[in-house]
Amino acid sequence: MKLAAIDVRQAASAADIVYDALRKAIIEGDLAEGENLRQDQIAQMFNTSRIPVREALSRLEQHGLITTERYKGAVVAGLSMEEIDEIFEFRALVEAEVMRLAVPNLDQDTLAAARRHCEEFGLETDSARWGEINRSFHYTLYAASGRPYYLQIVRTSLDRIDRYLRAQLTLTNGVMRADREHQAILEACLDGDAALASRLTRDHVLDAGRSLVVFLKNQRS
Amino acid sequence: MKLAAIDVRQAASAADIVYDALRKAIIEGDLAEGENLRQDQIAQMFNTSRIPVREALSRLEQHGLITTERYKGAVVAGLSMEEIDEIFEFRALVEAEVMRLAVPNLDQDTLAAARRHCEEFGLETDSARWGEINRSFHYTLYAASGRPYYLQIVRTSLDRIDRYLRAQLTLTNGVMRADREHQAILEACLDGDAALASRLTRDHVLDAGRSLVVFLKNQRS
DNA sequence: ATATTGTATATTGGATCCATTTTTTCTATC
DNA sequence: GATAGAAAAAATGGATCCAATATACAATAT
Repeated sequence: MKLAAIDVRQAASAADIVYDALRKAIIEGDLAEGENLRQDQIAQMFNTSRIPVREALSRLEQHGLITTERYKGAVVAGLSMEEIDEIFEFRALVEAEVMRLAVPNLDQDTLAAARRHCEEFGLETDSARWGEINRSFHYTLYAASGRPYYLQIVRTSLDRIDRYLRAQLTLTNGVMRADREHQAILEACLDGDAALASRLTRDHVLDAGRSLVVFLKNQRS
Repeated sequence: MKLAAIDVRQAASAADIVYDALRKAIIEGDLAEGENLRQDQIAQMFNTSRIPVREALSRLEQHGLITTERYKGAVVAGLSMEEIDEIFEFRALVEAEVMRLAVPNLDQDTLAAARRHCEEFGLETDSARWGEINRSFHYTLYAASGRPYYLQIVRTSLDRIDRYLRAQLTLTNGVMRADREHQAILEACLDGDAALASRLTRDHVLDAGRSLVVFLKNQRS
């Protein structure tokens, strides 16, 4: 007898599904800052009970994406200017280091993939996809560092500020600048210049942070 | 009318209590790596139902302290040598930066508190308290950096490896060395030398990591 | 005797129900 | 008409109950 091996992988739990969906919605800005998240309402949306919803909300709170208060419920977390500043500064530190560690390990396939993401980013006109392509470009390079823990931290840090970044990229012409910076980083990687790639990554993140703070100050005032 | 301001703080939820207790037990090594955590059993220990226990376990999993599998339950997570190495390398990066940022903001009170923790560390003989005092010493200095997000990350990173460190400090004579390094860091802080304090912090963490890896290799072989 | 199959038990994920507290609405009074 | 207070509605945290699955063990066939 011969059967094709089918991967009967564990179906994701309801809590996982709800968590992923809410995380995505918050990151992409579909759920606005300060918006109320009702357990009942979310449970109905996913055709489930409030138990897995509560677990999902608890995880989101751990990652700082929402805040909850007893008997009051959950709201999408907002960030102060200081917090945004701090997160960008932190990302610059960690991502520059990850980039530096990655360069010696970059192979042709990885570089080719990064180049594709880079070109795709420049051509993309759908603002909703910029964020995703941006992540793909950087993560493709970062993955070569062989530092999964660093990457996990970078992911949660980026999660916190991604929706602000997307709003800014959409409403300003930051994409052009980001595209140029991406190309410069890619060039440094192709040259195997770890120090330069690291420095450019640092500047790239810090630039984005500065632009965002300016943007938000105008917007919020 | 004059009333004493009473802090009517929200009573911690059952899930918070269970989470804190389990986190502490894992960090301090009271729950051994690989140990099974049964929801029923934990719920009985805390005189509650399995619902808050599940929420606590979910949070612990998010922080990497346990792993769970459907229908199988939760076990205290173990770390490979590579993971331990990576976490120490990461801590060295972040804590060195936090230390550097903290030095210009250190005032007399903070320095005095740090000195007390430092002396306490050297005098303490109860191995179970070393970990706690060690954290207090470093956090007292780090707090002056005014970087709460960095500190939160440092905390979760330290959580992951703290029980290994405690085991090593207890079974070897690492305390003496750590004590000397603490004193050197404190000296640099008193001199206001941010670069030196940062470098010493980095070396302190990396040294601890190296000692721990050697210790674990001997122990596990 | 050993390998395989069926069954009982243990354990988890989720649904439903209850208690507590907040928020809103309605009413009575000024 | 405005305001204070009471009642109702809404929302959360937790307890209990149910369904699905894994593990352990007994029964059976070869």
